[in-house]
Amino acid sequence: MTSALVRKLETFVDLNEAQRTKLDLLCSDVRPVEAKATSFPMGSGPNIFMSWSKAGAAHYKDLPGGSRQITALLLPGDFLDADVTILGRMDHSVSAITRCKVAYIKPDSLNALASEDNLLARAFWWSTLVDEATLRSWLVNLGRRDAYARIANLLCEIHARMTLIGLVREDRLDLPLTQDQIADATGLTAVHTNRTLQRLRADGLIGLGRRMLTVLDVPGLQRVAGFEPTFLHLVRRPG
Amino acid sequence: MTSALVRKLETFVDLNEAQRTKLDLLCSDVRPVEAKATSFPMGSGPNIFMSWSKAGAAHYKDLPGGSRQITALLLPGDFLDADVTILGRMDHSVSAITRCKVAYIKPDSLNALASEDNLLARAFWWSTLVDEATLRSWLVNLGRRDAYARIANLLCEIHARMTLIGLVREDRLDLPLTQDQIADATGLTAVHTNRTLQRLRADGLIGLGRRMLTVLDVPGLQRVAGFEPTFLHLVRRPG
DNA sequence: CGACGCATTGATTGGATTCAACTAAGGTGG
DNA sequence: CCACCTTAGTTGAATCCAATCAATGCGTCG
Repeated sequence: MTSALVRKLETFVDLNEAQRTKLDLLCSDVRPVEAKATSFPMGSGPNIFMSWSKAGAAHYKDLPGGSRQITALLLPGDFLDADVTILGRMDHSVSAITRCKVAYIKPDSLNALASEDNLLARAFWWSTLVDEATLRSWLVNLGRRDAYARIANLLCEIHARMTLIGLVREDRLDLPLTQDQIADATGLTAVHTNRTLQRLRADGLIGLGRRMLTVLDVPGLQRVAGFEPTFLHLVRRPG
Repeated sequence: MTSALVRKLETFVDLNEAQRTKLDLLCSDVRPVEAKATSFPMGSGPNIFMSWSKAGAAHYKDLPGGSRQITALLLPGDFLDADVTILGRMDHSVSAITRCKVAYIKPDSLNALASEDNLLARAFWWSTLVDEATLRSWLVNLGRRDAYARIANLLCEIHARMTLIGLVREDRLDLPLTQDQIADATGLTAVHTNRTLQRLRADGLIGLGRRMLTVLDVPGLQRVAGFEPTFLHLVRRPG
Protein backbone atom coordinates (compact mmCIF):
# COMPACT_ATOMS: atom_id res chain seq x y z
CA MET A 1 0.00 0.00 0.00
CA THR A 2 1.32 3.42 -0.91
CA SER A 3 1.82 5.85 1.90
CA ALA A 4 -0.77 8.41 2.89
CA LEU A 5 1.62 11.24 2.07
CA VAL A 6 2.11 10.02 -1.48
CA ARG A 7 -1.61 9.51 -2.00
CA LYS A 8 -2.32 12.95 -0.66
CA LEU A 9 0.24 14.77 -2.80
CA GLU A 10 -0.90 12.84 -5.85
CA THR A 11 -4.24 14.58 -5.72
CA PHE A 12 -2.34 17.66 -6.72
CA VAL A 13 0.57 16.54 -8.88
CA ASP A 14 1.46 13.45 -10.86
CA LEU A 15 4.41 11.65 -9.31
CA ASN A 16 6.70 9.12 -10.92
CA GLU A 17 8.13 6.08 -9.23
CA ALA A 18 11.40 7.82 -8.32
CA GLN A 19 9.56 10.63 -6.60
CA ARG A 20 7.38 8.21 -4.67
CA THR A 21 10.48 6.41 -3.51
CA LYS A 22 12.10 9.64 -2.41
CA LEU A 23 9.02 10.51 -0.37
CA ASP A 24 8.91 7.10 1.26
CA LEU A 25 12.58 7.41 2.06
CA LEU A 26 11.97 10.80 3.59
CA CYS A 27 9.53 9.14 5.98
CA SER A 28 11.63 6.19 6.96
CA ASP A 29 12.19 7.18 10.58
CA VAL A 30 8.79 6.16 11.91
CA ARG A 31 8.13 6.00 15.61
CA PRO A 32 5.02 4.96 17.54
CA VAL A 33 3.15 7.53 19.61
CA GLU A 34 0.67 6.72 22.34
CA ALA A 35 -2.88 8.03 22.26
CA LYS A 36 -3.28 11.35 24.07
CA ALA A 37 0.45 11.84 24.01
CA THR A 38 1.25 15.52 23.93
CA SER A 39 4.91 14.75 24.08
CA PHE A 40 5.84 15.36 20.52
CA PRO A 41 9.18 17.01 21.18
CA MET A 42 7.90 20.15 19.56
CA GLY A 43 9.92 23.01 20.89
CA SER A 44 12.92 20.89 21.55
CA GLY A 45 14.58 20.69 18.20
CA PRO A 46 14.60 21.27 14.49
CA ASN A 47 12.50 18.23 13.64
CA ILE A 48 9.47 18.14 11.44
CA PHE A 49 6.75 15.62 12.04
CA MET A 50 4.17 13.88 10.06
CA SER A 51 1.30 11.76 11.04
CA TRP A 52 1.43 8.44 9.38
CA SER A 53 -0.71 5.38 9.60
CA LYS A 54 -4.42 5.09 10.42
CA ALA A 55 -4.59 7.68 13.10
CA GLY A 56 -5.51 11.15 14.23
CA ALA A 57 -3.94 14.07 16.00
CA ALA A 58 -4.99 17.62 16.67
CA HIS A 59 -3.84 21.17 17.16
CA TYR A 60 -5.62 22.62 20.11
CA LYS A 61 -5.58 25.37 22.63
CA ASP A 62 -6.67 25.14 26.25
CA LEU A 63 -8.27 28.14 27.86
CA PRO A 64 -8.44 29.23 31.44
CA GLY A 65 -11.74 27.83 32.63
CA GLY A 66 -11.15 24.36 31.27
CA SER A 67 -12.58 24.73 27.80
CA ARG A 68 -10.60 23.63 24.78
CA GLN A 69 -10.67 24.50 21.10
CA ILE A 70 -9.28 22.17 18.48
CA THR A 71 -7.93 24.29 15.64
CA ALA A 72 -6.87 21.57 13.25
CA LEU A 73 -7.43 17.90 12.74
CA LEU A 74 -4.45 15.95 11.50
CA LEU A 75 -4.91 12.78 9.47
CA PRO A 76 -2.34 10.43 7.97
CA GLY A 77 -0.13 12.26 5.50
CA ASP A 78 -0.51 15.64 7.17
CA PHE A 79 2.41 17.63 8.43
CA LEU A 80 2.18 17.84 12.17
CA ASP A 81 3.84 21.18 12.36
CA ALA A 82 6.27 22.33 9.77
CA ASP A 83 7.16 25.75 11.02
CA VAL A 84 8.03 25.52 14.66
CA THR A 85 11.57 26.62 14.18
CA ILE A 86 11.07 30.10 12.88
CA LEU A 87 8.61 31.19 15.53
CA GLY A 88 10.44 30.94 18.79
CA ARG A 89 7.46 29.83 20.81
CA MET A 90 4.49 27.69 19.95
CA ASP A 91 1.09 29.31 20.14
CA HIS A 92 -0.80 26.05 20.43
CA SER A 93 -0.39 22.44 21.52
CA VAL A 94 -0.37 19.22 19.53
CA SER A 95 -1.78 15.98 20.78
CA ALA A 96 -2.23 12.50 19.41
CA ILE A 97 -5.89 11.53 19.49
CA THR A 98 -5.39 7.87 18.81
CA ARG A 99 -2.43 5.61 19.07
CA CYS A 100 -0.51 6.38 15.92
CA LYS A 101 2.83 6.54 14.22
CA VAL A 102 4.87 9.58 13.37
CA ALA A 103 7.63 9.96 10.82
CA TYR A 104 10.41 12.19 12.06
CA ILE A 105 11.95 14.19 9.28
CA LYS A 106 15.02 16.33 9.45
CA PRO A 107 14.24 19.73 8.01
CA ASP A 108 17.46 19.61 6.03
CA SER A 109 16.37 16.55 4.12
CA LEU A 110 12.99 18.09 3.43
CA ASN A 111 14.59 21.29 2.21
CA ALA A 112 17.04 19.35 0.10
CA LEU A 113 14.25 17.36 -1.50
CA ALA A 114 12.24 20.49 -2.17
CA SER A 115 15.10 22.36 -3.75
CA GLU A 116 16.22 19.52 -6.00
CA ASP A 117 12.70 18.73 -7.20
CA ASN A 118 10.45 21.60 -8.18
CA LEU A 119 7.37 19.47 -8.54
CA LEU A 120 7.69 18.12 -5.02
CA ALA A 121 8.31 21.63 -3.74
CA ARG A 122 5.09 22.75 -5.37
CA ALA A 123 3.28 19.80 -3.86
CA PHE A 124 4.55 20.62 -0.36
CA TRP A 125 3.53 24.23 -0.83
CA TRP A 126 0.10 23.17 -2.06
CA SER A 127 -0.23 21.09 1.08
CA THR A 128 0.30 24.06 3.38
CA LEU A 129 -2.14 26.12 1.34
CA VAL A 130 -4.75 23.42 1.77
CA ASP A 131 -4.15 23.59 5.49
CA GLU A 132 -4.80 27.31 5.45
CA ALA A 133 -7.93 26.92 3.35
CA THR A 134 -9.14 24.39 5.89
CA LEU A 135 -8.58 26.89 8.70
CA ARG A 136 -10.71 29.44 6.84
CA SER A 137 -13.37 26.84 6.27
CA TRP A 138 -13.49 26.06 9.98
CA LEU A 139 -13.79 29.75 10.73
CA VAL A 140 -16.87 29.99 8.54
CA ASN A 141 -18.18 26.86 10.18
CA LEU A 142 -17.85 28.21 13.72
CA GLY A 143 -19.00 31.68 12.86
CA ARG A 144 -22.00 31.16 10.67
CA ARG A 145 -23.47 27.70 10.98
CA ASP A 146 -25.67 26.18 13.66
CA ALA A 147 -24.74 22.99 15.45
CA TYR A 148 -26.50 20.73 12.96
CA ALA A 149 -24.77 22.09 9.86
CA ARG A 150 -21.54 22.58 11.75
CA ILE A 151 -21.13 18.98 12.78
CA ALA A 152 -22.34 17.81 9.38
CA ASN A 153 -19.67 19.94 7.80
CA LEU A 154 -16.91 18.51 9.96
CA LEU A 155 -18.02 15.00 9.09
CA CYS A 156 -18.08 15.88 5.39
CA GLU A 157 -14.56 17.21 5.61
CA ILE A 158 -13.27 14.12 7.36
CA HIS A 159 -15.05 11.94 4.83
CA ALA A 160 -13.46 13.83 1.96
CA ARG A 161 -9.98 13.90 3.44
CA MET A 162 -9.96 10.25 4.41
CA THR A 163 -11.23 9.32 0.98
CA LEU A 164 -8.19 11.06 -0.48
CA ILE A 165 -5.78 8.91 1.45
CA GLY A 166 -7.73 5.73 0.82
CA LEU A 167 -9.20 5.13 4.26
CA VAL A 168 -12.85 5.05 3.20
CA ARG A 169 -14.67 1.99 1.91
CA GLU A 170 -18.29 2.30 0.84
CA ASP A 171 -18.59 5.54 2.74
CA ARG A 172 -17.54 3.86 5.97
CA LEU A 173 -14.54 5.05 7.93
CA ASP A 174 -12.86 4.89 11.30
CA LEU A 175 -13.66 8.19 12.93
CA PRO A 176 -10.61 9.26 14.92
CA LEU A 177 -12.67 11.49 17.22
CA THR A 178 -14.79 11.02 20.30
CA GLN A 179 -17.93 13.08 20.75
CA ASP A 180 -16.03 15.19 23.24
CA GLN A 181 -13.44 15.96 20.61
CA ILE A 182 -16.06 16.72 17.99
CA ALA A 183 -17.41 19.20 20.51
CA ASP A 184 -13.97 20.72 21.01
CA ALA A 185 -13.52 21.04 17.27
CA THR A 186 -16.92 22.60 16.61
CA GLY A 187 -17.06 24.91 19.59
CA LEU A 188 -20.05 23.12 21.11
CA THR A 189 -20.65 21.25 24.34
CA ALA A 190 -20.40 17.49 24.46
CA VAL A 191 -24.06 17.27 25.43
CA HIS A 192 -25.29 19.30 22.50
CA THR A 193 -22.95 17.45 20.18
CA ASN A 194 -24.52 14.22 21.29
CA ARG A 195 -28.05 15.44 20.66
CA THR A 196 -27.11 16.81 17.29
CA LEU A 197 -25.44 13.58 16.23
CA GLN A 198 -28.62 11.80 17.17
CA ARG A 199 -30.60 14.10 14.91
CA LEU A 200 -28.19 13.40 12.04
CA ARG A 201 -28.76 9.70 12.63
CA ALA A 202 -32.51 10.07 12.92
CA ASP A 203 -32.56 11.99 9.66
CA GLY A 204 -30.88 9.09 7.95
CA LEU A 205 -27.77 11.01 7.02
CA ILE A 206 -25.18 9.11 9.02
CA GLY A 207 -24.66 5.98 11.03
CA LEU A 208 -22.28 6.22 13.93
CA GLY A 209 -21.31 3.70 16.53
CA ARG A 210 -18.19 2.57 18.25
CA ARG A 211 -15.97 5.03 16.39
CA MET A 212 -17.23 3.84 13.01
CA LEU A 213 -18.85 6.49 10.84
CA THR A 214 -21.06 5.60 7.90
CA VAL A 215 -22.19 8.39 5.65
CA LEU A 216 -25.54 7.03 4.50
CA ASP A 217 -26.44 9.98 2.28
CA VAL A 218 -23.37 11.80 1.00
CA PRO A 219 -25.11 14.49 -1.07
CA GLY A 220 -27.70 14.93 1.65
CA LEU A 221 -25.09 15.44 4.33
CA GLN A 222 -23.14 17.83 2.12
CA ARG A 223 -26.32 19.79 1.43
CA VAL A 224 -27.28 20.36 5.05
CA ALA A 225 -23.61 21.09 5.80
CA GLY A 226 -23.17 23.59 3.01
CA PHE A 227 -20.04 21.64 2.22
CA GLU A 228 -18.13 22.48 -0.95
CA PRO A 229 -15.10 20.27 -1.52
CA THR A 230 -13.58 22.68 -3.99
CA PHE A 231 -13.01 25.23 -1.23
CA LEU A 232 -10.62 22.89 0.48
CA HIS A 233 -8.81 22.35 -2.82
CA LEU A 234 -9.12 18.63 -2.29
CA VAL A 235 -10.38 17.85 -5.76
CA ARG A 236 -8.09 16.85 -8.55
CA ARG A 237 -7.48 19.74 -10.89
CA PRO A 238 -7.82 19.02 -14.58
CA GLY A 239 -4.31 18.98 -16.00
CA MET B 1 7.57 58.11 7.65
CA THR B 2 8.70 54.52 7.10
CA SER B 3 6.28 52.21 5.39
CA ALA B 4 3.96 49.91 7.27
CA LEU B 5 5.63 46.89 5.72
CA VAL B 6 9.05 47.89 6.99
CA ARG B 7 7.72 48.64 10.44
CA LYS B 8 5.94 45.34 10.55
CA LEU B 9 8.89 43.23 9.48
CA GLU B 10 11.15 45.09 11.88
CA THR B 11 9.25 43.62 14.80
CA PHE B 12 10.81 40.36 13.78
CA VAL B 13 14.20 41.15 12.28
CA ASP B 14 16.61 44.06 12.33
CA LEU B 15 16.85 45.70 8.92
CA ASN B 16 19.57 47.93 7.63
CA GLU B 17 19.06 50.96 5.41
CA ALA B 18 19.71 49.00 2.21
CA GLN B 19 17.07 46.45 3.07
CA ARG B 20 14.53 49.11 3.89
CA THR B 21 15.20 50.71 0.57
CA LYS B 22 14.76 47.42 -1.25
CA LEU B 23 11.44 46.89 0.46
CA ASP B 24 10.23 50.36 -0.41
CA LEU B 25 11.33 49.81 -3.97
CA LEU B 26 9.41 46.55 -4.04
CA CYS B 27 6.29 48.51 -3.17
CA SER B 28 6.71 51.33 -5.62
CA ASP B 29 3.74 50.47 -7.85
CA VAL B 30 1.01 51.83 -5.60
CA ARG B 31 -2.54 52.22 -6.88
CA PRO B 32 -5.64 53.55 -5.16
CA VAL B 33 -8.56 51.26 -4.44
CA GLU B 34 -12.09 52.39 -3.69
CA ALA B 35 -13.86 51.36 -0.50
CA LYS B 36 -15.88 48.17 -0.87
CA ALA B 37 -14.04 47.38 -4.06
CA THR B 38 -13.87 43.66 -4.54
CA SER B 39 -12.13 44.14 -7.81
CA PHE B 40 -8.62 43.27 -6.87
CA PRO B 41 -7.69 41.42 -10.02
CA MET B 42 -7.21 38.29 -8.00
CA GLY B 43 -7.61 35.36 -10.29
CA SER B 44 -6.54 37.29 -13.33
CA GLY B 45 -2.82 37.14 -13.15
CA PRO B 46 0.36 36.35 -11.29
CA ASN B 47 0.34 39.51 -9.20
CA ILE B 48 0.83 39.74 -5.51
CA PHE B 49 -0.82 42.48 -3.54
CA MET B 50 -0.24 44.34 -0.39
CA SER B 51 -2.36 46.70 1.54
CA TRP B 52 -0.58 49.92 2.09
CA SER B 53 -1.57 53.16 3.73
CA LYS B 54 -4.05 53.84 6.52
CA ALA B 55 -6.72 51.41 5.50
CA GLY B 56 -8.42 48.09 5.91
CA ALA B 57 -9.42 45.14 3.80
CA ALA B 58 -10.80 41.72 4.54
CA HIS B 59 -10.93 38.13 3.47
CA TYR B 60 -14.49 36.94 3.63
CA LYS B 61 -16.86 34.31 2.49
CA ASP B 62 -20.53 34.79 1.63
CA LEU B 63 -22.94 32.02 2.38
CA PRO B 64 -26.23 31.09 0.80
CA GLY B 65 -28.77 32.83 3.02
CA GLY B 66 -27.01 36.15 2.99
CA SER B 67 -24.73 35.77 5.98
CA ARG B 68 -21.06 36.56 5.69
CA GLN B 69 -17.98 35.53 7.61
CA ILE B 70 -14.83 37.60 7.58
CA THR B 71 -11.86 35.26 7.91
CA ALA B 72 -9.06 37.77 8.03
CA LEU B 73 -8.61 41.46 8.61
CA LEU B 74 -5.91 43.11 6.54
CA LEU B 75 -4.13 46.18 7.80
CA PRO B 76 -1.39 48.26 6.20
CA GLY B 77 1.69 46.16 5.59
CA ASP B 78 -0.21 42.89 5.25
CA PHE B 79 -0.03 40.74 2.18
CA LEU B 80 -3.41 40.73 0.55
CA ASP B 81 -3.04 37.26 -0.83
CA ALA B 82 0.33 35.80 -1.57
CA ASP B 83 -0.60 32.40 -2.81
CA VAL B 84 -3.30 32.74 -5.41
CA THR B 85 -1.24 31.34 -8.20
CA ILE B 86 -0.63 27.84 -6.97
CA LEU B 87 -4.22 27.08 -6.08
CA GLY B 88 -6.15 27.35 -9.29
CA ARG B 89 -9.25 28.79 -7.76
CA MET B 90 -9.76 31.10 -4.83
CA ASP B 91 -11.75 29.76 -1.92
CA HIS B 92 -12.67 33.16 -0.56
CA SER B 93 -13.12 36.77 -1.60
CA VAL B 94 -11.13 39.88 -0.82
CA SER B 95 -12.65 43.29 -0.35
CA ALA B 96 -11.42 46.73 0.54
CA ILE B 97 -13.20 47.99 3.63
CA THR B 98 -12.07 51.56 3.37
CA ARG B 99 -10.67 53.60 0.57
CA CYS B 100 -7.06 52.53 0.51
CA LYS B 101 -3.97 52.02 -1.55
CA VAL B 102 -2.47 48.80 -2.76
CA ALA B 103 1.07 48.10 -3.88
CA TYR B 104 1.18 45.71 -6.79
CA ILE B 105 4.20 43.45 -6.68
CA LYS B 106 5.37 41.08 -9.33
CA PRO B 107 5.97 37.68 -7.77
CA ASP B 108 9.28 37.45 -9.60
CA SER B 109 10.64 40.50 -7.86
CA LEU B 110 9.46 39.20 -4.51
CA ASN B 111 11.04 35.83 -5.15
CA ALA B 112 14.22 37.46 -6.32
CA LEU B 113 14.41 39.59 -3.20
CA ALA B 114 13.74 36.60 -0.97
CA SER B 115 16.38 34.43 -2.59
CA GLU B 116 19.10 37.06 -2.59
CA ASP B 117 18.50 38.08 1.02
CA ASN B 118 18.01 35.36 3.59
CA LEU B 119 16.97 37.72 6.33
CA LEU B 120 14.20 39.19 4.25
CA ALA B 121 13.12 35.70 3.23
CA ARG B 122 12.86 34.79 6.89
CA ALA B 123 10.90 37.92 7.58
CA PHE B 124 8.41 37.17 4.80
CA TRP B 125 8.05 33.65 6.07
CA TRP B 126 7.53 34.91 9.60
CA SER B 127 4.79 37.14 8.26
CA THR B 128 2.82 34.26 6.80
CA LEU B 129 3.23 32.30 10.03
CA VAL B 130 1.82 35.22 11.95
CA ASP B 131 -1.16 35.19 9.61
CA GLU B 132 -1.73 31.53 10.35
CA ALA B 133 -1.39 32.07 14.08
CA THR B 134 -4.00 34.80 13.77
CA LEU B 135 -6.36 32.41 12.02
CA ARG B 136 -5.99 29.94 14.89
CA SER B 137 -6.58 32.73 17.37
CA TRP B 138 -9.80 33.68 15.61
CA LEU B 139 -10.90 30.06 15.67
CA VAL B 140 -10.50 29.97 19.43
CA ASN B 141 -12.32 33.26 19.62
CA LEU B 142 -15.34 32.06 17.67
CA GLY B 143 -15.42 28.65 19.23
CA ARG B 144 -14.96 29.28 22.90
CA ARG B 145 -15.65 32.88 23.87
CA ASP B 146 -18.94 34.70 24.39
CA ALA B 147 -19.78 37.88 22.55
CA TYR B 148 -18.30 40.16 25.19
CA ALA B 149 -14.87 38.52 25.28
CA ARG B 150 -14.98 37.87 21.57
CA ILE B 151 -15.39 41.48 20.55
CA ALA B 152 -12.95 42.58 23.22
CA ASN B 153 -10.44 40.16 21.77
CA LEU B 154 -10.86 41.47 18.26
CA LEU B 155 -10.36 45.01 19.48
CA CYS B 156 -7.25 43.97 21.39
CA GLU B 157 -5.83 42.37 18.28
CA ILE B 158 -6.47 45.43 16.17
CA HIS B 159 -4.97 47.63 18.85
CA ALA B 160 -1.84 45.47 18.97
CA ARG B 161 -1.44 45.21 15.22
CA MET B 162 -1.98 48.88 14.58
CA THR B 163 0.45 49.74 17.32
CA LEU B 164 3.07 47.70 15.47
CA ILE B 165 2.73 49.75 12.34
CA GLY B 166 2.58 53.03 14.18
CA LEU B 167 -1.07 53.92 13.74
CA VAL B 168 -1.92 54.23 17.43
CA ARG B 169 -1.42 57.36 19.51
CA GLU B 170 -2.28 57.28 23.20
CA ASP B 171 -4.35 54.17 22.68
CA ARG B 172 -6.50 55.90 20.10
CA LEU B 173 -6.85 54.58 16.58
CA ASP B 174 -8.96 54.77 13.45
CA LEU B 175 -11.03 51.62 13.49
CA PRO B 176 -11.36 50.44 9.90
CA LEU B 177 -14.55 48.48 10.66
CA THR B 178 -18.22 49.26 10.96
CA GLN B 179 -20.30 47.46 13.56
CA ASP B 180 -21.70 45.32 10.77
CA GLN B 181 -18.22 44.23 9.86
CA ILE B 182 -17.27 43.56 13.45
CA ALA B 183 -20.32 41.31 13.51
CA ASP B 184 -19.19 39.55 10.34
CA ALA B 185 -15.75 39.03 11.81
CA THR B 186 -16.95 37.70 15.16
CA GLY B 187 -19.81 35.56 13.91
CA LEU B 188 -22.44 37.65 15.68
CA THR B 189 -25.37 39.74 14.52
CA ALA B 190 -25.03 43.46 14.09
CA VAL B 191 -27.66 44.04 16.78
CA HIS B 192 -25.90 41.95 19.36
CA THR B 193 -22.58 43.50 18.41
CA ASN B 194 -24.04 46.90 19.08
CA ARG B 195 -25.33 45.94 22.51
CA THR B 196 -22.05 44.33 23.42
CA LEU B 197 -20.05 47.36 22.36
CA GLN B 198 -22.26 49.43 24.58
CA ARG B 199 -21.46 47.17 27.51
CA LEU B 200 -17.76 47.55 26.80
CA ARG B 201 -18.24 51.31 26.84
CA ALA B 202 -20.35 51.25 29.98
CA ASP B 203 -17.70 49.17 31.71
CA GLY B 204 -15.16 51.87 30.96
CA LEU B 205 -12.99 49.65 28.79
CA ILE B 206 -13.31 51.45 25.49
CA GLY B 207 -14.56 54.62 23.90
CA LEU B 208 -15.95 54.34 20.43
CA GLY B 209 -17.54 56.89 18.18
CA ARG B 210 -17.44 57.81 14.54
CA ARG B 211 -14.94 55.12 13.67
CA MET B 212 -12.50 56.24 16.35
CA LEU B 213 -11.61 53.64 18.96
CA THR B 214 -10.04 54.56 22.28
CA VAL B 215 -8.87 51.76 24.52
CA LEU B 216 -9.38 53.32 27.90
CA ASP B 217 -8.15 50.36 29.92
CA VAL B 218 -5.67 48.25 27.97
CA PRO B 219 -4.93 45.62 30.62
CA GLY B 220 -8.61 45.51 31.56
CA LEU B 221 -9.70 44.91 27.98
CA GLN B 222 -7.02 42.28 27.51
CA ARG B 223 -8.13 40.56 30.69
CA VAL B 224 -11.78 40.21 29.77
CA ALA B 225 -10.71 39.23 26.26
CA GLY B 226 -8.27 36.57 27.34
CA PHE B 227 -5.89 38.24 24.93
CA GLU B 228 -2.29 37.09 24.87
CA PRO B 229 -0.13 39.05 22.43
CA THR B 230 2.56 36.39 22.44
CA PHE B 231 0.25 33.94 20.70
CA LEU B 232 0.11 36.16 17.68
CA HIS B 233 3.91 36.41 17.70
CA LEU B 234 3.61 40.16 17.55
CA VAL B 235 6.04 40.86 20.32
CA ARG B 236 9.67 41.54 19.67
CA ARG B 237 11.77 38.51 20.44
CA PRO B 238 14.87 39.09 22.51
CA GLY B 239 17.81 38.68 20.18
C1' DC C 1 -34.44 68.09 1.32
C1' DG C 2 -34.63 63.15 0.76
C1' DA C 3 -32.00 59.00 0.69
C1' DC C 4 -28.89 56.08 2.43
C1' DG C 5 -25.54 54.01 5.65
C1' DC C 6 -24.81 53.29 10.24
C1' DA C 7 -26.12 53.02 14.94
C1' DT C 8 -29.56 52.16 18.46
C1' DT C 9 -33.62 50.26 21.10
C1' DG C 10 -37.49 46.96 22.37
C1' DA C 11 -39.92 42.60 22.53
C1' DT C 12 -39.84 37.98 21.51
C1' DT C 13 -38.09 33.52 20.16
C1' DG C 14 -34.94 29.85 19.99
C1' DG C 15 -30.63 27.43 20.06
C1' DA C 16 -27.12 26.00 23.07
C1' DT C 17 -25.36 25.67 27.79
C1' DT C 18 -25.46 24.08 32.32
C1' DC C 19 -25.87 20.77 35.85
C1' DA C 20 -26.89 16.45 37.15
C1' DA C 21 -27.79 11.75 36.81
C1' DC C 22 -27.45 7.43 34.52
C1' DT C 23 -26.31 3.60 31.03
C1' DA C 24 -23.15 0.94 28.24
C1' DA C 25 -18.80 -0.71 26.99
C1' DG C 26 -13.82 -1.83 27.97
C1' DG C 27 -9.99 -2.74 30.64
C1' DT C 28 -7.68 -4.25 34.78
C1' DG C 29 -6.57 -6.73 38.72
C1' DG C 30 -7.67 -9.76 42.49
C1' DC D 1 -14.03 -15.02 35.95
C1' DC D 2 -16.21 -11.58 38.10
C1' DA D 3 -15.76 -7.00 40.76
C1' DC D 4 -14.30 -2.74 40.02
C1' DC D 5 -13.19 1.42 37.72
C1' DT D 6 -12.79 4.28 33.89
C1' DT D 7 -14.25 6.28 29.62
C1' DA D 8 -17.73 7.32 26.28
C1' DG D 9 -22.22 8.11 25.35
C1' DT D 10 -27.13 9.33 26.62
C1' DT D 11 -31.11 11.72 28.80
C1' DG D 12 -33.86 15.47 31.30
C1' DA D 13 -34.98 20.07 33.11
C1' DA D 14 -33.89 24.75 33.82
C1' DT D 15 -31.47 28.66 32.34
C1' DC D 16 -29.24 31.93 29.45
C1' DC D 17 -27.03 33.96 25.63
C1' DA D 18 -27.66 35.44 21.15
C1' DA D 19 -30.77 35.61 17.04
C1' DT D 20 -34.77 37.50 15.08
C1' DC D 21 -37.94 40.94 13.63
C1' DA D 22 -39.18 45.42 13.75
C1' DA D 23 -38.88 50.23 14.29
C1' DT D 24 -36.46 54.49 15.17
C1' DG D 25 -32.55 58.08 15.51
C1' DC D 26 -28.96 60.33 13.37
C1' DG D 27 -25.47 62.06 10.47
C1' DT D 28 -23.72 62.65 5.74
C1' DC D 29 -23.78 63.23 1.09
C1' DG D 30 -25.71 63.94 -3.45
